[in-house]
Amino acid sequence: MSRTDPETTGLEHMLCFDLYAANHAFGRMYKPLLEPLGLTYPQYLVMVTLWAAAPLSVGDIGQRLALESNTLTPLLKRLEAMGLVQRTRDSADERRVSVDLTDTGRAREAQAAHVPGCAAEATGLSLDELQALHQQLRKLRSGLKRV
Amino acid sequence: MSRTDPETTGLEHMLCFDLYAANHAFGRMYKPLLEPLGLTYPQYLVMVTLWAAAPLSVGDIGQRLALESNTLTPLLKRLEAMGLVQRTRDSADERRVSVDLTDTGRAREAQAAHVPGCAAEATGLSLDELQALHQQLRKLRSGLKRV
DNA sequence: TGCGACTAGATCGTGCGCGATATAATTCTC
DNA sequence: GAGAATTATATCGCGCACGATCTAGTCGCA
Repeated sequence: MSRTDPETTGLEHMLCFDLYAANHAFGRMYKPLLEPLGLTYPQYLVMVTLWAAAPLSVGDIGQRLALESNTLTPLLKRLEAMGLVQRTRDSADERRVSVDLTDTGRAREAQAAHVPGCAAEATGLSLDELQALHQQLRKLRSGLKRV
Repeated sequence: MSRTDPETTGLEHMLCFDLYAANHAFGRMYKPLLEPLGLTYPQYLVMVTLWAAAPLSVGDIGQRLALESNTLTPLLKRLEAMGLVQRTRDSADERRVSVDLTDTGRAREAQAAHVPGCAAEATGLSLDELQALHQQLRKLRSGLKRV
């Protein structure tokens, strides 16, 4: 397929602008919700991951969020300094670092319970629209994986 | 509308993960395309903006990309150091800085002509799907503006 | 004319993202 | 079972993002 016609390239520009801006707008929208919890947006995503399935290795978390150790290591150390998680070398495989929630970290989940609802509300989209967008983005991401 | 039911909050989690991951995946996909041009993804977005409507003030660019001077000033200085743009104080209003393309900067547009098509191709989505996603994201962003 | 409010950019500090590289533990292979 | 290849995490450097703050230029209004 030829993708060099003006229509496509224009649309592609729009799309990359939109995705870029939408992601940042999402982050900004979350900020006031997360501030009381003392978490940044990426830190929150890591905590959500851990609330769902702790303990996880650094690599496990990275795989779920498409992040690498060079991003996660400092972030996890900050979470550890806050007393929310604990990092311990896996005794079975000393290369691995197991990340688990502390009691304080687990307790944060209840304090964050209202966040997803508020965020969904703030998008101004209906359930159907959220679902559609979810599908589109999953498809986009799975397409991009090929590259 | 109550947005505290598990279904919505779960979906909202998925959405914020997807948007986060899709944006990064987009950036990673662009990287090899932009490397020959010597541009990062945000730098490319600024150049696209300028190719469309140079000269623009720092604020104009910021408005189009939802970025502020604290992000743009260093980025534009790097583009200037590369010889792609020129920053000059607006003589009519000395508070403003007018950013214009140099001949080198203008010439980069032709060298980047293949990028949008390649990117659209890499998404693996059809034209209709790209269009739908574009609409969804625009709606999301306009909804988020209320916050 | 002069003072206060406002605006456009710049600067600073912190926290991601990520390519490149380093280190240490494990596994593979002969 | 010793050395090579692989794997998991850490470190380093650079470039965004963005809140907070600063400076300088402009405007409003008596």
